[in-house]
Amino acid sequence: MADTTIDFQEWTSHHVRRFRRRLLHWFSAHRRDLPWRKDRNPYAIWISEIMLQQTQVATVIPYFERFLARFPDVHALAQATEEDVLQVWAGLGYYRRARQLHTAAKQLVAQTNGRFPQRVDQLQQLPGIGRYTAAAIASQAFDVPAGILEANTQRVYARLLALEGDPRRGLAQRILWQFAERLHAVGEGKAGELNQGLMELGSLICSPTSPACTRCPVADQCSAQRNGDAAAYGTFSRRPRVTELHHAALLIRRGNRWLMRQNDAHQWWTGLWDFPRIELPAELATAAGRSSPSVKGRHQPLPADVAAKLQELAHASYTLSCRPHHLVGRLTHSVTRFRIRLQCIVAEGHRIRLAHLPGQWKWVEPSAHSLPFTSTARRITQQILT
DNA sequence: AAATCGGGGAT
DNA sequence: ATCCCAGATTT
Repeated sequence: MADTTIDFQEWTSHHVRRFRRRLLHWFSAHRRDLPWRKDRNPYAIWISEIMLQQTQVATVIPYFERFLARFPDVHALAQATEEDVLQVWAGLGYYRRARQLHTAAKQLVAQTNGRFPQRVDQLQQLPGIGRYTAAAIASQAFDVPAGILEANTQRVYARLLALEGDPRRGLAQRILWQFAERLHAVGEGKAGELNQGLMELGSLICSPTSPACTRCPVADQCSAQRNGDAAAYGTFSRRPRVTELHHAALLIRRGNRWLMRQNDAHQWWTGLWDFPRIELPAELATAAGRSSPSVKGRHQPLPADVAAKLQELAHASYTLSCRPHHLVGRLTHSVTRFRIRLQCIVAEGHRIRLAHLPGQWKWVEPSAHSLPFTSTARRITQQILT
């Protein structure tokens, strides 16, 4: 590696040992009873780590339980269809994770009969596994002494070192990865416990805005704490501004089924099913909702000019012939830096032939979602179509 | 280095 | 309302 090595001054072997000893002791008393901590099954640890990418523990738990029940081992996952996998994943977000998980499972079965490699560099070859996830799996499943750096440990290390600035920026990342490895360099084993303890500390004690330094087992080894204000370190610089978008979902019924389409590879929610959506120009967005404020359960007729414009847009986007006529609800949701205001509009379909529409379309019963629905499609079926 | 990719918990 | 979350990958 071309990086210059940083000596971390006070972090001598002795200092690291003391830190590890106290952290491991604290962790043994405070570790949460999380479902992926029942044993050291690399498959379960792998699934949990992928689900936990940019996703909070509380959100992951029910998805993890359902996923393991449905796909108990790597062979079951490899044999599933991608749609099966997405169906269990639906609602969790970042759907590329699910597709890559499925691809990796098939690779593992084909290449090693489903056995997991133990080395970080080997794990990192698998799709969806980067440096953090490879180190997390190797350390937790096999006690490989590999440092980790993620949301919790970025903050914890930055505070231990009193590192100024955004811990995600380039130079800081190099320093923090080196520090992560330094904590494993004393050769005392328990790599998995150490890494989980570090994250648990970041989650339970060393929180973003109000770190509980009085309860911290390693406070006296923390430079930020000694400087008097731990919360001043390890924080992020401002995020990009939120951009507001306006979409319309067209709700088109035939009998007790509704027209839905599958998002393709160059769209949001790739592979998931949703009602056909149209992006609305700003002037139309305000016009569509101008009739009156939203009243729950009340259907509002669309102004004629708005209905005509929506009809045009539906045809331009999908060659879909329909006559939009009522606004039946509004939802707001977000995709990364966008906030989408979604108007749900019932339309009358006109001689719709699925085979003539671009991409994958189906008439779907909303109650029986065996298909992977987007979260908004689920909300629409539950709140608006009932 | 910056942009992309979701959805919800916590404050 | 806003910030943030056991990141990886592409541009």
